[in-house]
Amino acid sequence: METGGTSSSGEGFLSRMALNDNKAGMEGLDRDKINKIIMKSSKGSRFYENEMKKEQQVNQRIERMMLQKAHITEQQLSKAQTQVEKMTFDLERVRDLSRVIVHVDMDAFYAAVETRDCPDLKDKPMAVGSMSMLTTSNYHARKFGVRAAMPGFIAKKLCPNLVIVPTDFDKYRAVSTEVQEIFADYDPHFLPMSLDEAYLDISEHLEQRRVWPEALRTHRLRTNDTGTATSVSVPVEEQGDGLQETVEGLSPVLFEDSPSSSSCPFLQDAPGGGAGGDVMVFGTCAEEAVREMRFRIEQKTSLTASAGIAPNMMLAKVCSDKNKPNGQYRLPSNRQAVMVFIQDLPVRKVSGIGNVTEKMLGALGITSCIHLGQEMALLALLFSETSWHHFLDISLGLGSTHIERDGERKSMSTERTFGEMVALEEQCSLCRQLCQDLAQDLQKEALKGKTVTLKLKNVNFEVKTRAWTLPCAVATSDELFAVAKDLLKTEIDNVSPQPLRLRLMGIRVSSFVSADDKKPQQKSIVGFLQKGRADSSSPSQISSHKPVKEHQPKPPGQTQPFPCPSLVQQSQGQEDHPWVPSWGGVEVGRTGEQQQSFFQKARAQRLRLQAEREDPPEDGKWNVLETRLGPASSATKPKQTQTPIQKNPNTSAETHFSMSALTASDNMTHAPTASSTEAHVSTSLCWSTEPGTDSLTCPVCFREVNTTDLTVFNRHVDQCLSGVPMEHNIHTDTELERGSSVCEEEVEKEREGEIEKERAEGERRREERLMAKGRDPLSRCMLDSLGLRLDSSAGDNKGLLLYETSTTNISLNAVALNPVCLNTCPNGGVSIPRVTDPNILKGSSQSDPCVRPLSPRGPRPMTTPKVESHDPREPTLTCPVCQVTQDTDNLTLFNRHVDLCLNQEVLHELEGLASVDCTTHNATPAAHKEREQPLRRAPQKGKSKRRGSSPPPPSKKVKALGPVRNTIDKFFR
DNA sequence: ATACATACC
DNA sequence: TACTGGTATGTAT
Repeated sequence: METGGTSSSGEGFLSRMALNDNKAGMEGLDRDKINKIIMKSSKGSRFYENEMKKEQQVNQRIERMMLQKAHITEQQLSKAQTQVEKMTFDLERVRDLSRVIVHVDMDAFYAAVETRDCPDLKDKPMAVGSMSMLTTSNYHARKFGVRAAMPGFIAKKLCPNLVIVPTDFDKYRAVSTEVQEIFADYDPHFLPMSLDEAYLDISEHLEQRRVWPEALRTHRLRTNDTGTATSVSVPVEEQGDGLQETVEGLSPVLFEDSPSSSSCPFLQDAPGGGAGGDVMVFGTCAEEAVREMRFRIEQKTSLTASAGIAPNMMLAKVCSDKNKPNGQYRLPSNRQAVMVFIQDLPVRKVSGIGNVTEKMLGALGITSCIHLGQEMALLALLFSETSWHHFLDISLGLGSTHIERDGERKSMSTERTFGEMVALEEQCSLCRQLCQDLAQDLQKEALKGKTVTLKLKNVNFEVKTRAWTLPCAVATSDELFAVAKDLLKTEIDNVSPQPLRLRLMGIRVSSFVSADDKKPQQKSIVGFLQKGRADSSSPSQISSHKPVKEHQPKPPGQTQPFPCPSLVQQSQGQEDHPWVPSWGGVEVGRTGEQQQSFFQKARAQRLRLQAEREDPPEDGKWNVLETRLGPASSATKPKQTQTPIQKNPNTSAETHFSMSALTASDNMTHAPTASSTEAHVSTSLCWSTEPGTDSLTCPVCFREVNTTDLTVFNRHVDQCLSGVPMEHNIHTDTELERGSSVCEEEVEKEREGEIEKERAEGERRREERLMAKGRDPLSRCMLDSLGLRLDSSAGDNKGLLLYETSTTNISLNAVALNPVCLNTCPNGGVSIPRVTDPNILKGSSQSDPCVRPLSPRGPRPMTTPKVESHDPREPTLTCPVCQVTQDTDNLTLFNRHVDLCLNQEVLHELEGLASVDCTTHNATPAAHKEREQPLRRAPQKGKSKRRGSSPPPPSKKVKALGPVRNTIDKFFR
């Protein structure tokens, strides 16, 4: 397919806007006249102005380059020259001329299809597209300068009689399929580049073809209505690999008259005789094979194709353009022929060298490939390694010699252009719509990605992209929207009170989880241990984290309500009020699943598995958790709803606990990846989404520490590690599950009042503990049962290290009971961040009136469903695992019981773990934007990831606890 | 990692 | 009136 682009036409014109006449069908046009019209149509427009701006940027870039060039010394140059020569030598040594690569390109494909189906168009200038944009033009239209990527209204000015036909991709796809069926006969592994072009490696085909009987090379002509042959071909015999290029024997004029007008002088006496009559017999050489292929394409589709035959893809591509349309060109497979071919080849003809590169090279006096070779040392000094290596390849006529089918796709996106859009509601609902569309596309390919990118183009054609990477992959509309809306909101806030004046919006998903990541062994037990995981199809409360440093309240007046009409049908129907879009807020509405504790779910799962025992998972692999410990995870929360303590300007460390991060009803956190191994609890922590709080979830006790200050948090962890019970500063997830009927403020007050007392008590106990015994942070029993070992020998600075000690097919990540604070170590293990400054053992604690005495020993999620019906302070202890009330108030005894129970539970579940959705535990970008200065986001430095947090809606807790669907099956499938 | 630019069809 | 949409990759920070 022809593409847009322009060749620099110099003087006064924007080179990027001027006519590009270096494509087929554009020769000998009145360029000046055409350019005048183009300019006249464009000048003064926003588009033009933006093009102007871009052009200037390119010019500046060139200036910088020239400046750089001026400072290059002879010495540098000769050194570079040496390097170039060495590299050239190496490349030359491995030059592969053995393959026969073909690039086939349908001629003016869309236009040709339309013309075929509507013969009236045959002699008219026509183009496919709209007044806004053309995708192709036929050769009549090209004479007027009308070409692909030109807006229709300008094309109309160039050619008032131009017929514009709307695109019909379904039709083109169908034709494309027909053509590709033919390709497959010559190379079953052909590589389609688009609907209308493909690369083939016909080396094998030629091998076989050499011994083919004539019958296999004989093709019958389809006849048209008048009974005459519809096409011709000129069979020629194999030619040696001489220097002489071989040229298509037919005039391109044929193309204009295709498909019906020509007759074939060789019809009756094709070489070898054939079957006589309307048949064509083709030879055995590469050109004959390609000619045959093109012949068959034309017979089958009435469309013509052009082709290039060369020893590599780069050359084949150039060759296919050489005798277009309806022609082919073969570049012999010998080095000299290649080098001769390359010499005069304009660099712009090479795929990969576009407008800008052409211009930059042009500034260096490089216009054709021979110059490229001559100036390689200079290029090596002025361009990046990848760039000049590419240039070197080109200058040597090198290219890829094996056709590889596309690997896995790397991104998927959807975008839409529209008339100026200003209304927030419109923007919001469009965003949602795009997410829905994209989610649908993702679903078709069963893809999930971790990075969501929002693309915006304003009415001045300025493009902006904003991306957010989540700890684990997402795919559903709501998941995408949760991120996209926050990204969008940030942009809106950034220009507030002005509205965004958009002309385009797009959403992209990338960072797809690899096939491996989808495999059970990569699944994390963490997800399984999550008390509640949101239904992936339900809106996710996403929160994000960010460096504490940036943890400042957002300047007032920056947030504004963002009405978002839910124009699109809510598949989940979880939004109570379609007009309350939760910008920067959280989507709530949890499923019953989410309200369940891990134990409840585990139980349900086990029961389910027992019921399905006759239908066990196939390969016996763990079939468990989708949840994976992603990078930089965590959840944050918004600034708007800070607790009184958080408002303390002197510390960002305050907080309260909640299990929300673990309960997944809101979000969940994930272990940081190796990138965050350095620290303690880096920013990859879990921010509670609890309204009014920022909290982190302790990996040891699983409780949320109501702080955002890592030092404080680390101290808490340290305390836990050393066995000091942290009874303060906590409220269990039970509270969340139950729904706190206590007013947040009251809770806060009560907590504040107890802080000092608690702190003193905590310190005292900590000291006791430290004296009394070493660390026993995690349940060794449990780790053992998982085939893992706890290594505390890593040294004080490194904290604890977990590593695999058996062949258990669980990734180490899976062991992190609470992924939040675990760092992935280079060896694949995870370490528990350790506090380095134990001095800060105070102030971070707040008591929670709802808290129940907890085990001093650690890694037990103290989630006890039954507690819901209890007074929180009710001393009777119910095992969260077996749900049996323990007849003791002795925590040590109780914890021992739970430990045993838990280990059994885990072992049980590991036999039939099901996947768990982690998507709702991701952090959204919302918040950090909330907190940051509205205008610009500070670039992230170092390992500290900026992460934001989403302000949860005030009613979040309540909503989260509302009636919900039970979607266990979904999670555990 | 993010943002933006370039390139291709 | 009106200047695309989808994917990959390079460059710069």
